[in-house]
Amino acid sequence: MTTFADLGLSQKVLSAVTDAGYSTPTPIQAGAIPPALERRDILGIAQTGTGKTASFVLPMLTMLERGRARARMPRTLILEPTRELAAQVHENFEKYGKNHRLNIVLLIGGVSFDEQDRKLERGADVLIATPGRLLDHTERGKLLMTGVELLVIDEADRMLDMGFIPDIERIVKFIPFTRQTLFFSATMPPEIQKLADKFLQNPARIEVAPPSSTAATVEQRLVACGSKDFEKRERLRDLIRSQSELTNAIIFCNRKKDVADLYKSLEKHGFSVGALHGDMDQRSRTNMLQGFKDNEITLLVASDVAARGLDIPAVSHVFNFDVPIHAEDYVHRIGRTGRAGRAGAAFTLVSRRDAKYIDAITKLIDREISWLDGQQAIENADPADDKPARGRRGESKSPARKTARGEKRAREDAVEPAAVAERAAETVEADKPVEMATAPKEAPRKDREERQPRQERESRAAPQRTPEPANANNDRNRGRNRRGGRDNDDREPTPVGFGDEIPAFMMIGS
DNA sequence: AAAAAAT
Repeated sequence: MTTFADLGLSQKVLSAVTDAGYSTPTPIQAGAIPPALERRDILGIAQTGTGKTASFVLPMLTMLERGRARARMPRTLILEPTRELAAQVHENFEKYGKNHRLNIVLLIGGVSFDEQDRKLERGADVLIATPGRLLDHTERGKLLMTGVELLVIDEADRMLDMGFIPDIERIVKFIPFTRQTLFFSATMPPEIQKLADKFLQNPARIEVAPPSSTAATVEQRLVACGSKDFEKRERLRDLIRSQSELTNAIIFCNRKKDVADLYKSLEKHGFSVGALHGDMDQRSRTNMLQGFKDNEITLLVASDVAARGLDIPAVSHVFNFDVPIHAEDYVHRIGRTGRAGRAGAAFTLVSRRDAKYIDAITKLIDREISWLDGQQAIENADPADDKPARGRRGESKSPARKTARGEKRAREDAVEPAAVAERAAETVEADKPVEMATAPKEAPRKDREERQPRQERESRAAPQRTPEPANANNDRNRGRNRRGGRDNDDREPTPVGFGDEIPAFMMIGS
Protein backbone atom coordinates (compact mmCIF):
# COMPACT_ATOMS: atom_id res chain seq x y z
CA MET A 1 0.00 0.00 0.00
CA THR A 2 1.13 3.54 -0.67
CA THR A 3 2.48 5.46 2.30
CA PHE A 4 3.21 9.14 2.64
CA ALA A 5 6.90 8.29 2.36
CA ASP A 6 6.29 7.10 -1.22
CA LEU A 7 4.90 10.38 -2.46
CA GLY A 8 8.06 12.44 -2.72
CA LEU A 9 7.40 14.77 0.19
CA SER A 10 10.29 16.31 2.12
CA GLN A 11 11.52 14.98 5.45
CA LYS A 12 10.22 18.00 7.32
CA VAL A 13 6.74 17.46 5.93
CA LEU A 14 6.82 13.73 6.50
CA SER A 15 7.76 14.08 10.12
CA ALA A 16 4.94 16.56 10.72
CA VAL A 17 2.51 14.18 9.04
CA THR A 18 3.76 11.31 11.19
CA ASP A 19 3.46 13.44 14.31
CA ALA A 20 -0.13 14.21 13.35
CA GLY A 21 -0.73 10.47 13.38
CA TYR A 22 -1.11 9.77 9.68
CA SER A 23 0.68 7.10 7.71
CA THR A 24 -1.58 6.27 4.78
CA PRO A 25 -2.63 8.93 2.30
CA THR A 26 -6.24 9.18 1.17
CA PRO A 27 -6.95 8.59 -2.53
CA ILE A 28 -6.95 12.28 -3.41
CA GLN A 29 -3.65 12.73 -1.58
CA ALA A 30 -2.03 9.72 -3.21
CA GLY A 31 -3.29 10.91 -6.59
CA ALA A 32 -2.55 14.62 -6.39
CA ILE A 33 0.66 14.94 -4.39
CA PRO A 34 3.14 13.34 -6.85
CA PRO A 35 2.06 15.35 -9.92
CA ALA A 36 1.81 18.49 -7.80
CA LEU A 37 5.41 18.00 -6.73
CA GLU A 38 6.35 17.66 -10.42
CA ARG A 39 4.84 21.13 -10.80
CA ARG A 40 1.97 19.91 -12.90
CA ASP A 41 -1.43 21.55 -12.81
CA ILE A 42 -4.07 19.60 -10.91
CA LEU A 43 -7.76 19.19 -11.44
CA GLY A 44 -9.02 17.60 -8.24
CA ILE A 45 -12.62 16.51 -8.05
CA ALA A 46 -13.24 15.76 -4.43
CA GLN A 47 -15.54 16.67 -1.58
CA THR A 48 -14.41 17.92 1.75
CA GLY A 49 -13.67 15.11 4.14
CA THR A 50 -11.63 13.29 1.54
CA GLY A 51 -8.36 14.77 2.74
CA LYS A 52 -8.36 17.30 -0.06
CA THR A 53 -6.78 20.12 1.93
CA ALA A 54 -3.67 18.12 2.80
CA SER A 55 -3.40 17.13 -0.85
CA PHE A 56 -2.30 20.66 -1.67
CA VAL A 57 -0.88 21.79 1.69
CA LEU A 58 1.73 19.02 1.87
CA PRO A 59 3.27 19.44 -1.59
CA MET A 60 3.19 23.21 -1.18
CA LEU A 61 5.19 22.96 2.04
CA THR A 62 7.73 20.77 0.32
CA MET A 63 8.12 23.14 -2.60
CA LEU A 64 8.31 26.23 -0.42
CA GLU A 65 11.40 24.93 1.33
CA ARG A 66 13.39 26.41 -1.51
CA GLY A 67 13.35 30.16 -1.90
CA ARG A 68 12.20 33.06 0.15
CA ALA A 69 9.33 35.51 0.13
CA ARG A 70 9.71 39.19 -0.72
CA ALA A 71 7.73 42.02 0.80
CA ARG A 72 4.18 42.33 -0.60
CA MET A 73 4.87 39.61 -3.12
CA PRO A 74 3.38 36.34 -1.95
CA ARG A 75 4.85 33.22 -3.45
CA THR A 76 1.68 31.18 -3.34
CA LEU A 77 -2.01 32.00 -3.12
CA ILE A 78 -4.96 29.92 -1.96
CA LEU A 79 -8.48 31.15 -2.63
CA GLU A 80 -11.33 29.96 -0.43
CA PRO A 81 -15.03 30.84 -0.57
CA THR A 82 -15.67 31.41 3.13
CA ARG A 83 -13.70 32.85 5.99
CA GLU A 84 -14.01 29.68 8.03
CA LEU A 85 -12.59 27.58 5.26
CA ALA A 86 -9.71 29.98 4.81
CA ALA A 87 -9.00 29.82 8.54
CA GLN A 88 -9.14 26.07 8.40
CA VAL A 89 -6.55 25.89 5.65
CA HIS A 90 -4.43 28.21 7.73
CA GLU A 91 -4.62 25.76 10.62
CA ASN A 92 -3.51 22.99 8.29
CA PHE A 93 -0.44 24.96 7.33
CA GLU A 94 0.43 25.51 10.96
CA LYS A 95 -0.05 21.85 11.75
CA TYR A 96 1.96 20.40 8.87
CA GLY A 97 4.34 23.31 8.60
CA LYS A 98 5.49 23.21 12.19
CA ASN A 99 9.01 22.22 11.08
CA HIS A 100 9.16 25.07 8.59
CA ARG A 101 9.74 28.72 9.07
CA LEU A 102 7.25 30.10 6.65
CA ASN A 103 5.15 33.23 6.74
CA ILE A 104 1.54 32.22 6.36
CA VAL A 105 -0.85 35.13 5.96
CA LEU A 106 -4.61 34.90 6.22
CA LEU A 107 -6.54 37.58 4.34
CA ILE A 108 -10.20 37.49 5.25
CA GLY A 109 -12.84 40.11 5.87
CA GLY A 110 -14.24 41.05 9.23
CA VAL A 111 -10.87 41.45 10.91
CA SER A 112 -8.30 44.21 11.11
CA PHE A 113 -6.90 45.31 7.79
CA ASP A 114 -3.74 46.87 9.21
CA GLU A 115 -2.50 43.75 10.89
CA GLN A 116 -2.85 41.86 7.63
CA ASP A 117 -1.02 44.65 5.91
CA ARG A 118 1.90 44.42 8.30
CA LYS A 119 2.17 40.71 7.72
CA LEU A 120 2.12 41.21 3.97
CA GLU A 121 4.95 43.64 4.27
CA ARG A 122 7.08 41.00 5.92
CA GLY A 123 6.62 38.79 2.88
CA ALA A 124 4.18 35.91 2.60
CA ASP A 125 5.20 32.45 1.55
CA VAL A 126 1.57 31.42 1.64
CA LEU A 127 -1.39 33.73 1.27
CA ILE A 128 -4.78 32.28 2.12
CA ALA A 129 -7.65 34.54 1.19
CA THR A 130 -11.31 35.09 0.52
CA PRO A 131 -11.76 37.03 -2.73
CA GLY A 132 -13.19 40.28 -1.38
CA ARG A 133 -10.46 41.12 1.09
CA LEU A 134 -7.75 40.01 -1.33
CA LEU A 135 -9.01 42.41 -3.99
CA ASP A 136 -9.27 45.12 -1.38
CA HIS A 137 -5.60 44.79 -0.53
CA THR A 138 -4.68 44.58 -4.19
CA GLU A 139 -6.61 47.69 -5.14
CA ARG A 140 -5.00 49.64 -2.37
CA GLY A 141 -1.66 48.70 -3.84
CA LYS A 142 -0.65 46.76 -0.78
CA LEU A 143 -0.21 43.52 -2.58
CA LEU A 144 1.53 42.44 -5.77
CA MET A 145 0.45 39.20 -7.32
CA THR A 146 3.23 39.08 -9.89
CA GLY A 147 5.38 36.81 -7.74
CA VAL A 148 2.80 34.08 -7.27
CA GLU A 149 4.24 30.78 -8.46
CA LEU A 150 1.43 28.55 -7.34
CA LEU A 151 -2.29 29.22 -7.17
CA VAL A 152 -4.90 27.06 -5.46
CA ILE A 153 -8.55 27.55 -6.28
CA ASP A 154 -10.49 25.56 -3.74
CA GLU A 155 -14.19 24.70 -3.72
CA ALA A 156 -14.63 26.13 -7.21
CA ASP A 157 -18.23 25.02 -7.52
CA ARG A 158 -19.10 26.77 -4.35
CA MET A 159 -17.35 29.90 -5.56
CA LEU A 160 -19.66 29.69 -8.53
CA ASP A 161 -22.74 29.34 -6.32
CA MET A 162 -21.67 32.35 -4.38
CA GLY A 163 -21.11 34.52 -7.41
CA PHE A 164 -17.36 34.75 -6.91
CA ILE A 165 -16.30 33.69 -10.36
CA PRO A 166 -15.89 37.24 -11.74
CA ASP A 167 -13.69 38.06 -8.73
CA ILE A 168 -11.68 34.91 -9.28
CA GLU A 169 -11.17 35.78 -12.93
CA ARG A 170 -9.99 39.25 -11.98
CA ILE A 171 -7.56 37.86 -9.44
CA VAL A 172 -6.18 35.26 -11.82
CA LYS A 173 -5.45 38.00 -14.36
CA PHE A 174 -2.96 39.50 -11.90
CA ILE A 175 -1.02 36.25 -11.64
CA PRO A 176 1.63 35.28 -14.21
CA PHE A 177 0.56 32.49 -16.54
CA THR A 178 3.77 30.64 -15.78
CA ARG A 179 2.28 29.71 -12.44
CA GLN A 180 1.25 26.25 -11.35
CA THR A 181 -2.47 25.94 -10.68
CA LEU A 182 -4.27 23.48 -8.43
CA PHE A 183 -8.00 23.56 -8.96
CA PHE A 184 -10.47 21.73 -6.73
CA SER A 185 -14.18 21.28 -7.03
CA ALA A 186 -16.66 18.86 -5.54
CA THR A 187 -18.67 18.74 -8.76
CA MET A 188 -17.95 19.62 -12.37
CA PRO A 189 -20.90 21.46 -13.89
CA PRO A 190 -20.23 22.92 -17.38
CA GLU A 191 -19.33 26.41 -16.07
CA ILE A 192 -16.73 24.92 -13.78
CA GLN A 193 -15.31 22.77 -16.55
CA LYS A 194 -14.99 25.88 -18.70
CA LEU A 195 -13.20 27.67 -15.91
CA ALA A 196 -10.87 24.73 -15.39
CA ASP A 197 -10.06 24.67 -19.10
CA LYS A 198 -9.25 28.35 -18.92
CA PHE A 199 -7.05 28.25 -15.82
CA LEU A 200 -5.27 24.91 -16.18
CA GLN A 201 -2.68 23.63 -18.61
CA ASN A 202 -2.58 19.92 -19.24
CA PRO A 203 -3.71 19.11 -15.70
CA ALA A 204 -3.46 15.80 -13.92
CA ARG A 205 -7.06 14.91 -13.23
CA ILE A 206 -7.80 13.16 -9.95
CA GLU A 207 -11.34 12.24 -9.13
CA VAL A 208 -12.39 10.52 -5.93
CA ALA A 209 -15.65 8.84 -5.09
CA PRO A 210 -18.59 11.09 -4.37
CA PRO A 211 -19.83 10.91 -0.80
CA SER A 212 -22.67 8.47 -1.40
CA SER A 213 -20.53 6.21 0.76
CA THR A 214 -20.79 8.58 3.70
CA ALA A 215 -24.53 8.79 3.34
CA ALA A 216 -24.68 5.03 3.78
CA THR A 217 -23.70 5.27 7.43
CA VAL A 218 -26.13 8.09 8.12
CA GLU A 219 -29.59 7.30 9.33
CA GLN A 220 -31.89 9.80 7.67
CA ARG A 221 -35.39 10.67 8.83
CA LEU A 222 -38.08 13.13 7.99
CA VAL A 223 -39.98 14.58 10.91
CA ALA A 224 -43.41 16.11 10.36
CA CYS A 225 -44.09 19.31 12.21
CA GLY A 226 -46.15 22.47 12.13
CA SER A 227 -45.13 25.50 10.15
CA LYS A 228 -45.06 27.93 13.01
CA ASP A 229 -41.66 28.70 14.40
CA PHE A 230 -42.56 27.83 17.97
CA GLU A 231 -43.99 24.50 16.84
CA LYS A 232 -40.79 23.70 15.01
CA ARG A 233 -38.67 24.68 17.98
CA GLU A 234 -40.76 22.51 20.28
CA ARG A 235 -40.54 19.58 17.91
CA LEU A 236 -36.81 20.04 17.65
CA ARG A 237 -36.33 20.09 21.41
CA ASP A 238 -38.32 16.88 21.77
CA LEU A 239 -36.26 15.32 19.05
CA ILE A 240 -32.96 16.34 20.61
CA ARG A 241 -34.01 15.11 24.03
CA SER A 242 -35.11 11.76 22.63
CA GLN A 243 -31.72 11.00 21.09
CA SER A 244 -29.71 8.63 23.20
CA GLU A 245 -26.55 8.66 21.11
CA LEU A 246 -26.24 12.38 20.62
CA THR A 247 -22.79 13.68 21.39
CA ASN A 248 -22.94 16.87 19.35
CA ALA A 249 -25.04 18.22 16.54
CA ILE A 250 -25.32 20.91 13.93
CA ILE A 251 -28.77 22.40 13.42
CA PHE A 252 -29.21 24.06 10.05
CA CYS A 253 -31.64 26.88 9.37
CA ASN A 254 -32.28 28.46 5.98
CA ARG A 255 -32.19 32.01 7.29
CA LYS A 256 -29.82 33.94 9.48
CA LYS A 257 -32.74 35.35 11.42
CA ASP A 258 -33.89 31.87 12.30
CA VAL A 259 -30.39 30.89 13.34
CA ALA A 260 -30.42 33.81 15.78
CA ASP A 261 -33.92 33.07 17.06
CA LEU A 262 -33.39 29.35 17.46
CA TYR A 263 -30.10 29.92 19.19
CA LYS A 264 -31.76 32.16 21.77
CA SER A 265 -34.60 29.75 22.25
CA LEU A 266 -32.37 26.75 22.80
CA GLU A 267 -30.20 28.70 25.16
CA LYS A 268 -33.25 29.74 27.12
CA HIS A 269 -34.26 26.12 27.36
CA GLY A 270 -30.95 25.24 28.92
CA PHE A 271 -29.15 23.62 25.98
CA SER A 272 -25.45 23.96 25.45
CA VAL A 273 -25.62 25.84 22.20
CA GLY A 274 -23.71 28.11 19.85
CA ALA A 275 -24.60 29.90 16.63
CA LEU A 276 -22.87 30.54 13.34
CA HIS A 277 -23.96 32.70 10.45
CA GLY A 278 -22.39 35.21 8.13
CA ASP A 279 -23.71 38.36 9.75
CA MET A 280 -22.19 37.63 13.11
CA ASP A 281 -19.01 39.50 13.81
CA GLN A 282 -15.94 37.54 12.95
CA ARG A 283 -14.82 37.08 16.51
CA SER A 284 -18.06 35.41 17.52
CA ARG A 285 -17.90 33.23 14.42
CA THR A 286 -14.43 32.07 15.31
CA ASN A 287 -15.23 31.56 18.98
CA MET A 288 -18.42 29.65 18.34
CA LEU A 289 -16.78 27.32 15.87
CA GLN A 290 -13.81 26.72 18.13
CA GLY A 291 -16.06 26.09 21.13
CA PHE A 292 -17.99 23.57 19.11
CA LYS A 293 -14.86 21.84 17.87
CA ASP A 294 -13.53 21.71 21.42
CA ASN A 295 -16.75 20.13 22.65
CA GLU A 296 -17.50 23.04 24.93
CA ILE A 297 -20.71 23.50 23.00
CA THR A 298 -22.98 20.56 22.18
CA LEU A 299 -25.28 22.13 19.62
CA LEU A 300 -24.36 24.52 16.84
CA VAL A 301 -27.17 26.38 15.12
CA ALA A 302 -25.91 27.44 11.73
CA SER A 303 -26.77 28.79 8.32
CA ASP A 304 -25.38 27.14 5.23
CA VAL A 305 -22.11 28.89 5.90
CA ALA A 306 -21.39 25.71 7.85
CA ALA A 307 -22.88 23.31 5.33
CA ARG A 308 -19.77 22.69 3.31
CA GLY A 309 -16.15 22.23 3.92
CA LEU A 310 -15.90 22.81 7.62
CA ASP A 311 -13.83 20.13 9.17
CA ILE A 312 -15.61 19.18 12.34
CA PRO A 313 -14.49 15.62 12.77
CA ALA A 314 -17.19 13.93 14.79
CA VAL A 315 -20.73 15.20 14.61
CA SER A 316 -23.20 12.59 15.74
CA HIS A 317 -26.31 14.38 14.50
CA VAL A 318 -27.47 16.86 11.92
CA PHE A 319 -30.87 18.49 12.27
CA ASN A 320 -32.42 20.44 9.47
CA PHE A 321 -34.66 22.96 11.16
CA ASP A 322 -35.75 23.89 7.64
CA VAL A 323 -35.72 21.76 4.54
CA PRO A 324 -32.95 23.23 2.39
CA ILE A 325 -34.29 25.00 -0.66
CA HIS A 326 -31.65 23.53 -2.92
CA ALA A 327 -31.30 19.79 -2.87
CA GLU A 328 -27.50 19.85 -3.06
CA ASP A 329 -27.43 21.72 0.22
CA TYR A 330 -29.17 18.76 1.84
CA VAL A 331 -26.35 16.51 0.75
CA HIS A 332 -23.74 18.92 2.04
CA ARG A 333 -25.52 19.42 5.35
CA ILE A 334 -25.93 15.76 6.18
CA GLY A 335 -22.38 15.24 5.00
CA ARG A 336 -21.39 16.95 8.27
CA THR A 337 -22.21 13.68 10.04
CA GLY A 338 -21.32 10.08 9.38
CA ARG A 339 -17.84 11.12 8.32
CA ALA A 340 -14.94 8.72 8.10
CA GLY A 341 -17.27 5.75 8.34
CA ARG A 342 -18.75 6.79 11.68
CA ALA A 343 -22.41 6.36 12.41
CA GLY A 344 -24.51 9.46 12.15
CA ALA A 345 -28.10 10.58 12.16
CA ALA A 346 -29.80 13.28 10.15
CA PHE A 347 -33.28 14.54 10.94
CA THR A 348 -35.16 16.97 8.77
CA LEU A 349 -38.14 18.86 10.11
CA VAL A 350 -40.77 19.07 7.42
CA SER A 351 -43.65 21.47 7.67
CA ARG A 352 -46.31 21.83 5.03
CA ARG A 353 -44.61 24.66 3.29
CA ASP A 354 -41.30 22.81 3.20
CA ALA A 355 -42.75 19.62 1.84
CA LYS A 356 -42.37 20.61 -1.79
CA TYR A 357 -38.57 20.54 -1.55
CA ILE A 358 -38.45 16.94 -0.41
CA ASP A 359 -39.07 15.47 -3.85
CA ALA A 360 -36.02 17.11 -5.35
CA ILE A 361 -33.91 15.82 -2.48
CA THR A 362 -35.03 12.21 -2.72
CA LYS A 363 -34.50 12.41 -6.45
CA LEU A 364 -30.98 13.74 -6.02
CA ILE A 365 -29.91 11.20 -3.43
CA ASP A 366 -31.86 8.56 -5.32
CA ARG A 367 -33.64 7.10 -2.37
CA GLU A 368 -36.65 7.64 -0.17
CA ILE A 369 -36.17 9.09 3.28
CA SER A 370 -38.49 7.46 5.76
CA TRP A 371 -40.64 9.35 8.21
CA LEU A 372 -39.83 9.18 11.87
CA ASP A 373 -42.21 6.92 13.83
CA GLY A 374 -43.95 6.02 10.63
CA GLN A 375 -45.48 9.44 10.42
CA GLN A 376 -47.26 9.71 7.14
CA ALA A 377 -47.28 12.37 4.57
CA ILE A 378 -47.08 15.90 5.75
CA GLU A 379 -50.70 16.63 4.86
CA ASN A 380 -51.79 14.52 7.78
CA ALA A 381 -49.56 16.06 10.32
CA ASP A 382 -49.75 19.74 9.76
CA PRO A 383 -53.17 21.16 10.49
CA ALA A 384 -51.94 24.65 11.25
CA ASP A 385 -50.78 26.74 8.38
CA ASP A 386 -48.39 29.57 8.83
CA LYS A 387 -50.59 32.46 7.76
CA PRO A 388 -51.89 34.40 10.74
CA ALA A 389 -55.10 35.68 9.14
CA ARG A 390 -56.62 32.29 8.97
CA GLY A 391 -60.22 33.23 9.55
CA ARG A 392 -60.35 35.76 6.80
CA ARG A 393 -58.29 33.95 4.31
CA GLY A 394 -59.70 33.74 0.85
CA GLU A 395 -62.19 36.53 1.13
CA SER A 396 -60.08 38.98 -0.75
CA LYS A 397 -58.64 36.47 -3.15
CA SER A 398 -59.56 35.67 -6.69
CA PRO A 399 -62.16 32.94 -7.21
CA ALA A 400 -59.53 30.50 -8.38
CA ARG A 401 -57.41 30.97 -5.30
CA LYS A 402 -60.47 30.72 -3.16
CA THR A 403 -61.32 27.31 -4.50
CA ALA A 404 -57.84 26.03 -3.99
CA ARG A 405 -57.74 27.35 -0.47
CA GLY A 406 -61.14 25.89 0.32
CA GLU A 407 -60.06 22.49 -0.83
CA LYS A 408 -56.91 22.64 1.17
CA ARG A 409 -58.79 23.62 4.26
CA ALA A 410 -61.36 20.91 3.86
CA ARG A 411 -58.57 18.39 3.59
CA GLU A 412 -56.92 19.73 6.70
CA ASP A 413 -60.09 19.51 8.68
CA ALA A 414 -60.81 16.02 7.48
CA VAL A 415 -57.52 14.45 8.40
CA GLU A 416 -56.47 16.36 11.45
CA PRO A 417 -55.34 13.76 13.96
CA ALA A 418 -56.22 14.34 17.58
CA ALA A 419 -52.68 13.78 18.73
CA VAL A 420 -51.39 16.54 16.57
CA ALA A 421 -54.00 18.99 17.77
CA GLU A 422 -53.08 18.12 21.31
CA ARG A 423 -49.43 18.66 20.66
CA ALA A 424 -50.10 21.97 19.02
CA ALA A 425 -52.06 23.09 22.08
CA GLU A 426 -49.36 22.22 24.56
CA THR A 427 -46.80 23.71 22.25
CA VAL A 428 -48.42 27.11 22.39
CA GLU A 429 -48.38 27.08 26.14
CA ALA A 430 -44.90 25.76 26.59
CA ASP A 431 -43.31 28.08 24.15
CA LYS A 432 -45.08 31.36 24.64
CA PRO A 433 -42.36 32.93 26.77
CA VAL A 434 -39.78 32.18 24.13
CA GLU A 435 -41.92 33.79 21.52
CA MET A 436 -41.87 36.91 23.60
CA ALA A 437 -38.18 36.69 24.23
CA THR A 438 -37.30 36.35 20.60
CA ALA A 439 -39.59 39.08 19.37
CA PRO A 440 -37.53 41.05 16.89
CA LYS A 441 -38.16 44.50 18.33
CA GLU A 442 -35.16 44.73 20.56
CA ALA A 443 -31.88 46.50 19.96
CA PRO A 444 -31.36 46.59 16.24
CA ARG A 445 -28.06 48.42 16.56
CA LYS A 446 -25.73 46.47 18.72
CA ASP A 447 -22.65 45.53 16.93
CA ARG A 448 -20.34 46.38 14.11
CA GLU A 449 -19.91 49.88 15.37
CA GLU A 450 -16.42 49.69 13.98
CA ARG A 451 -17.83 49.64 10.50
CA GLN A 452 -19.71 52.90 10.78
CA PRO A 453 -18.10 56.11 9.62
CA ARG A 454 -16.68 58.15 12.42
CA GLN A 455 -19.23 60.93 12.43
CA GLU A 456 -22.05 58.44 12.61
CA ARG A 457 -20.36 56.57 15.40
CA GLU A 458 -19.74 59.60 17.50
CA SER A 459 -23.16 61.09 17.15
CA ARG A 460 -24.68 58.01 18.65
CA ALA A 461 -25.31 57.67 22.33
CA ALA A 462 -22.98 55.21 24.03
CA PRO A 463 -23.20 52.13 21.85
CA GLN A 464 -24.07 48.99 23.75
CA ARG A 465 -21.71 46.16 23.14
CA THR A 466 -23.18 42.92 24.26
CA PRO A 467 -21.73 39.45 23.91
CA GLU A 468 -24.88 38.47 22.03
CA PRO A 469 -23.47 36.68 19.03
CA ALA A 470 -26.32 35.78 16.82
CA ASN A 471 -28.43 38.81 16.34
CA ALA A 472 -29.53 38.84 12.75
CA ASN A 473 -29.85 42.58 13.02
CA ASN A 474 -26.12 42.80 12.96
CA ASP A 475 -26.62 42.96 9.25
CA ARG A 476 -23.72 44.51 7.49
CA ASN A 477 -26.15 46.21 5.16
CA ARG A 478 -27.86 47.89 8.00
CA GLY A 479 -26.51 51.31 7.24
CA ARG A 480 -28.28 51.32 3.93
CA ASN A 481 -31.62 50.67 5.52
CA ARG A 482 -31.48 53.48 7.96
CA ARG A 483 -32.70 56.44 6.01
CA GLY A 484 -31.39 59.71 7.32
CA GLY A 485 -28.07 58.18 8.31
CA ARG A 486 -25.31 59.55 6.16
CA ASP A 487 -23.32 56.39 5.82
CA ASN A 488 -23.58 54.69 2.50
CA ASP A 489 -25.96 57.31 1.25
CA ASP A 490 -23.41 59.50 -0.41
CA ARG A 491 -23.65 57.67 -3.68
CA GLU A 492 -27.09 59.01 -4.43
CA PRO A 493 -27.14 62.49 -3.04
CA THR A 494 -30.35 64.43 -2.97
CA PRO A 495 -29.41 68.09 -2.88
CA VAL A 496 -32.16 70.29 -1.57
CA GLY A 497 -33.10 73.76 -2.71
CA PHE A 498 -32.84 73.37 -6.48
CA GLY A 499 -36.18 71.79 -7.16
CA ASP A 500 -35.86 69.62 -10.21
CA GLU A 501 -33.07 71.66 -11.71
CA ILE A 502 -29.85 70.50 -10.10
CA PRO A 503 -26.77 71.91 -11.78
CA ALA A 504 -24.62 69.16 -13.20
CA PHE A 505 -21.58 70.19 -11.21
CA MET A 506 -23.47 69.50 -8.01
CA MET A 507 -23.91 65.87 -8.87
CA ILE A 508 -21.35 63.45 -7.53
CA GLY A 509 -20.15 60.67 -9.72
CA SER A 510 -18.56 60.33 -13.11
C1' DA B 1 -38.59 32.43 0.68
C1' DA B 2 -31.48 32.05 1.41
C1' DA B 3 -26.57 32.25 2.10
C1' DA B 4 -22.03 33.51 1.19
C1' DA B 5 -18.25 37.83 0.51
C1' DA B 6 -15.00 44.20 0.95
C1' DT B 7 -16.68 48.44 2.85
